[in-house]
Amino acid sequence: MADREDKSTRTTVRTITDLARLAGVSPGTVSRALAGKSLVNTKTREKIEALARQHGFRPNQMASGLRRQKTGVIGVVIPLGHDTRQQISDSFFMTLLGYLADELTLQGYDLMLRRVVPDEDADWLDRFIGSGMIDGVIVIGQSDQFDRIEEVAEGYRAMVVWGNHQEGQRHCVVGTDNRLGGRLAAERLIAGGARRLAFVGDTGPMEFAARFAGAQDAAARLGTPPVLALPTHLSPDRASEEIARHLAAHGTAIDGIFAATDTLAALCLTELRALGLSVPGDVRLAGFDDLPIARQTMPALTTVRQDIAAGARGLVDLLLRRLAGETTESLVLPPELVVRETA
Amino acid sequence: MADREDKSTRTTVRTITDLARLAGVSPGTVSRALAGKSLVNTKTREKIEALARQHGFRPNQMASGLRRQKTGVIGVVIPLGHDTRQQISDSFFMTLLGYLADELTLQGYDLMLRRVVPDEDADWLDRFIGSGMIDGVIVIGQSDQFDRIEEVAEGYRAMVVWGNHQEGQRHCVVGTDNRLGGRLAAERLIAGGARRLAFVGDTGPMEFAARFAGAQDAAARLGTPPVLALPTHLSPDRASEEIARHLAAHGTAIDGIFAATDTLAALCLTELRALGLSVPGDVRLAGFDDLPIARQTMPALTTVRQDIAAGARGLVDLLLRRLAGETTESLVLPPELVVRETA
DNA sequence: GTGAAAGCGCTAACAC
DNA sequence: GTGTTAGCGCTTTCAC
Repeated sequence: MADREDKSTRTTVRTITDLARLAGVSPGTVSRALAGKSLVNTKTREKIEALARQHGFRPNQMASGLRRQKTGVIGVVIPLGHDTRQQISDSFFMTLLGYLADELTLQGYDLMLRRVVPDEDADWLDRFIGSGMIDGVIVIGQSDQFDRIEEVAEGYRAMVVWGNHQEGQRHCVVGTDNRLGGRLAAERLIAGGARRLAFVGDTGPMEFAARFAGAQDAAARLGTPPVLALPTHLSPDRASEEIARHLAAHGTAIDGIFAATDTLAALCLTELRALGLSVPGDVRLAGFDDLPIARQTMPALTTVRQDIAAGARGLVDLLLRRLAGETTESLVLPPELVVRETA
Repeated sequence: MADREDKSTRTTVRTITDLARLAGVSPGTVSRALAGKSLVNTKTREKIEALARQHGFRPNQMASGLRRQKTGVIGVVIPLGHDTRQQISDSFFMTLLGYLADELTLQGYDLMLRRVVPDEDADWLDRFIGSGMIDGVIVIGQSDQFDRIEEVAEGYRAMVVWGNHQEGQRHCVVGTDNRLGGRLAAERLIAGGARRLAFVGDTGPMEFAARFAGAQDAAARLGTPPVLALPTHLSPDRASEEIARHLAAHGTAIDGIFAATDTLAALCLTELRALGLSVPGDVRLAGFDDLPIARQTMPALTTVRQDIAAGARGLVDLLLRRLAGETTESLVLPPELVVRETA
């Protein structure tokens, strides 16, 4: 209450100059004091801090940023694939985003989020970087923009990407070993007795392509027929329908499904059930990600776990080191097969 | 390729002044041309635009923002409740965030995301607003910060909040009619034959409290005993365990469960199954939100749908109108009962 | 230890 | 139509 009354009577102090006048010092001194800089008389500093607190003063970050040529903001950009459009992107990305927010906050950075549709805006990445609003950028997902990202990486260091690692690539990437993950999933399906495997999901994005390739590796190594690719979109509505169609066409010829994500796996489960096929009796099923939903389907999903929290930590850590001028390697995280009930 | 060669030979043009020199005009003219301002000779404009494109020039937004006293950035802040800590917040919020990102992008704004723990930082909201980095703020969820938000709303107009509407409140809020939603859920449970209802979830946050109150309304009106409150945390791990404990204690005395969110409902389903109780045979179950998971559980969840996309649109629309100086009312969205298989 | 002064890159009067 | 000028609010030499 006393606090409230103070508020109403006090003069507005919006700038460091206002505060300086009040404290009877120069703006420069206020700046130094508030920045916790070395040489400021303790008395002066305390007085300034008290005044600042009392008046709820906060330095304008735009001005400070402009002057210091750094903003304290990290950009996070999610490129949406051609088929995704306005659609909410996959919950894996949103989960990663949550962890990123936590991690960046911890490190004292703010997070500027941008979703872009590269097909509509070829300039998406340069535009963001060139805006002057961010000190560095984290790209969530390579989508189909691998080449664009490579090009940018040539001339811009403050970038780290979540995605798949490719031999000899230039940009610094953090991600799970998708190919190995795909192999683990397929091996599990085959070990359970499946011989005619299918991969459900779009094989366009690199990460998914790698998962598919891993499954092919397993099939080849273990002597089962090649894995059938059953393409779908990512949005649940369209995917459901597409899965239903695929199953209608190939249902009985398939006895093992590796879905590109848990979300797709859950959809498969629903559609299989609708066809009266039992899981894992008639068809074995494995997902990817180990999102919360994997535990909640019935039966619970066997899946390949990505350590999202570790991924977020890696992204931020590498980016900050690059900002500090270090050269960094990419970080490939190990996938982990989580065996539940569907395979 | 030709493009690439251009790049390597061209001079760096970082500022509007660089570009002006190249174009043989003054910085002021460049600024006007690029801003699409009225009076600029078409020839001059085209020349400048061509040069800008060719050199990949983008005006520095910090500088522009500082000068114009507006940033083109909207802050989105998620206050984390006392029990949530570093935990990823609920997937409902993340989904809303996704839609907000789409909507803000559509309106030409960038989005600055901040997650805060009010208990550790009493100043969370003022700090964000005072940073000078944002033109306005959207608060996602009132958490237990209703009073703080009210206080801020008194002196700051550029704020809109997702949450529950309270008679006579000052701050502009967008949200579902939670009380009505709670009533719809409970009525459905009771109509299906349930008489001993329980509410699973924390009744602390206002939105949940309203859902609970709505359920009580229904119980009172229809003459069933008061609804039992079974408190849980929001994080799946802790909640699972707590639900198990609650069910162990009250399991047989309950024949209808209204869960505060779909996530919790899905957890209830798992725990009920573990106890050998059938849904909806032994226990009827309803959730809230209608997240994708609601369709994917087995049996599929009966739930109360919140129109998240409409919510996001409302938040952005109201905020922009407030930025334009309008006075705005709060927006209360109607909940919709979605009947599936659990009740 | 503190003040004065010169910008960071851009925009908006105000001239012409 | 375009140039000139004066800042937006802050930080950082350089003096003293």
